[in-house]
Amino acid sequence: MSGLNNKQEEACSYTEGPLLILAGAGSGKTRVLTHRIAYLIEKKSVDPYNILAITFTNKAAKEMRERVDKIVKEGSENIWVSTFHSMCVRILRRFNEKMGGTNNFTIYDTDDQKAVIKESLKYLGMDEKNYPVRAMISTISKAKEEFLDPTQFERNAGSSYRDMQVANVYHEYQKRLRQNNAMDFDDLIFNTIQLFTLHPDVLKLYQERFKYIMVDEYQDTNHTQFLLVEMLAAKYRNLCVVGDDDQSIYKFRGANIENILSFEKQYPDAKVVKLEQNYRSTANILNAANGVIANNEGRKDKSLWTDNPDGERVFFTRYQNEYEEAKGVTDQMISDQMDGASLNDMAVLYRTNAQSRVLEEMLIRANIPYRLVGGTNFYSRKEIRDIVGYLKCIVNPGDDISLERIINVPRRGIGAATVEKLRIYAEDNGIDLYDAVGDSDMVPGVGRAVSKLTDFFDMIEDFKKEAEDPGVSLENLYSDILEKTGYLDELKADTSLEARSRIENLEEFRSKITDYEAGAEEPSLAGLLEDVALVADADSEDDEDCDKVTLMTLHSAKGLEFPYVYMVGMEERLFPSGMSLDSEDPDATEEERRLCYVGITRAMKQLYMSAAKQRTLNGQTQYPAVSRFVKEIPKNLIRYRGLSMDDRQGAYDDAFSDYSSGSSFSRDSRYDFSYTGYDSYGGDRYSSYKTPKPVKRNVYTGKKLEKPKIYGLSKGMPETTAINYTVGDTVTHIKFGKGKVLEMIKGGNDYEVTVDFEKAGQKKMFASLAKLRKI
DNA sequence: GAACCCATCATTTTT
DNA sequence: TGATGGGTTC
Repeated sequence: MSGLNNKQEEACSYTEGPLLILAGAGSGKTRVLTHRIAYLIEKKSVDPYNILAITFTNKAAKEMRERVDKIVKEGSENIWVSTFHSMCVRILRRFNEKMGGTNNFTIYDTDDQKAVIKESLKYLGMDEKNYPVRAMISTISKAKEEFLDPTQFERNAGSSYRDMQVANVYHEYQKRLRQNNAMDFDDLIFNTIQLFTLHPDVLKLYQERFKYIMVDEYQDTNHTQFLLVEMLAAKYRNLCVVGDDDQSIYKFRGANIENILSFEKQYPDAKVVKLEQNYRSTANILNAANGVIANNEGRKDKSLWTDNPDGERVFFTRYQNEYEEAKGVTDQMISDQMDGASLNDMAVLYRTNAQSRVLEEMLIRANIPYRLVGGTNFYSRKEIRDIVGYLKCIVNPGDDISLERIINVPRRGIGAATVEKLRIYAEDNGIDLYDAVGDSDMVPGVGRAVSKLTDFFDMIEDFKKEAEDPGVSLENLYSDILEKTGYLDELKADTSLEARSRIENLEEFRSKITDYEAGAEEPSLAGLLEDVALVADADSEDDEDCDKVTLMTLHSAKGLEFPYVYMVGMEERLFPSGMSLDSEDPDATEEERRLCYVGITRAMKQLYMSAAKQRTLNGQTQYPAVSRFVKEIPKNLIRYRGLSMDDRQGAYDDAFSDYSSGSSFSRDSRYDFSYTGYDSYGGDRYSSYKTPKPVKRNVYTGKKLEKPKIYGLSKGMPETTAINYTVGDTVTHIKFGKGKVLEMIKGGNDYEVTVDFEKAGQKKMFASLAKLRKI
């Protein structure tokens, strides 16, 4: 085989039976996987149809697909290259009816989940304060990852009151998902296992199909993914998993490192191939990484080596504060650029997203273009979610969550009170909310809103017809939605930058739709929504040809490589994170160390590390010690570079000393010293560091430009209800129920009314808005 | 209905 | 520090 080393070749040609490939960072893992597929097809005459390759991210799947297509001549399109989730969707779309569901189910993302959890808590009368939505989502997700359904979870809860309450939420949550004909991400995998369990014939079908299975990033699999793979591979046992236990950094989201550590126990006849030659980094960088990771216990025994030249040492600089640090990074970038490096070759890696702000400010000031990876997801922008809400309603009329999102967006006079009545009606009659909208003339108390509801219903019905009409493209449907709902008009009427950027985003979404229509085999609205749900990274490839520095978290950097890497914020309690240090789980810090290992091994040519002596973290000034990970790098591989040139304490010792070593900061002479030395920077520049100019940010790259503007106010002036009550009367309120009027104060042309409600307690409100009724 | 004020609370992220 | 959510005020 061309261009492969012995180990790589061994991994490619061992095709029958279980195989574990321990692939160190930069050891040519993807290369091996693609060559292995080619080997199966060309040398072993395996039908491409019988091959399944599973990855974690769409990006990885896409990359693998491209590389496989390039290397496999015929039939490569028949190979399943897929993420766990999209594989399961594909299976469920086909067989969900066997489970009593339908194939047009909706996939709920985290925001949808939040809405369902909120409803469930409300329904159960539970307080969000004691049971935070986020915690509920994560607990339920963990349960599903362990393949526990609500009943099993409840059983495990035992006598813990809290767990029993959570079990109730889990029950309610699932009930609502079912009613909405929706599944969350975990359900996709969970339900596929369930399908396979209850319908062995279906499992058999896929076992026969996937005679050769490969799983990438196996160290990131959770328990259900493990089960799924095990089931699929049970018949032919041609299972090849690839991973690196040292790069397991996703425990917090359920990854179970045991899956890879105990693969040999699970498959005693497994062959193990270790890829230990690194082709990516200089020897110094690689050995620095080895030095750090050696401090972890319970690893698979392996040692990465390289034939590459030693290269420069790792540079470490300790700056006075985060602004100095950012300045130092940009200065270094400019200097590297003058030496011929391109900005595309550089990446700044940090532990937390919050760290990007200072860096961005400094890059803007230095006029260095950058791309920010991560941050706000394209599909979580309000305008996109709104339109996607329409699309979801059109495909799946059972999706109450989406319907409620858009029923009054843009405002069309269908208020919360009306929706509440519809909801009650729907619940009483066991129908979907959407059906209740269609029946609105039958719903008690709706009154004037009926015509608005009918209009809305007719509009959605028209959209449905369009969606089913093969003559109407998805793009046409999209345009119609933007126009007929009035959504676009409302945005156009608003001249703010915010509105303009929203329109841009909607245009961006349009091009996603046309891309999808052009690229998909059988484009459909359901398929589009699937892409939206599962292909979260709306990666704008278009700017790949611009020369830009990359900014991202260490997590996002996994799988990537850059000639020049900057690891910033190498400080105790930032990296490793304070949370991991405080955790009772000893593996938490080890996971941070693995993250550091991942970071270091991203660098090909030169690695810069830095820390700040003083940093504002969560609004508090900290004086962090240098990260233990820096100290774990063998001394001969790291080079300390002094602070700013005017700092006379440029000793190695100073770079590592901790302010916290003294009982009081002020007793540490270096503390005062650093401030006098600091002033010598020259007032002008320095003050601009201290109070960075507010940076207007593009909504597309993340944060807000200005306060959102008010949309038209004229619609639906509040109908004034005559005030027919006075102090001492009993009144009812739409939300708070019955209460007694305690006080009425005239304010302007309105009354401020204080009411003591039976359930809700005392409230102050304005008579014109509260619409209190005397009883 | 929406601006405004205050309290609270802070990893990592893909699907 | 800053984003976010809930409650108050107009």
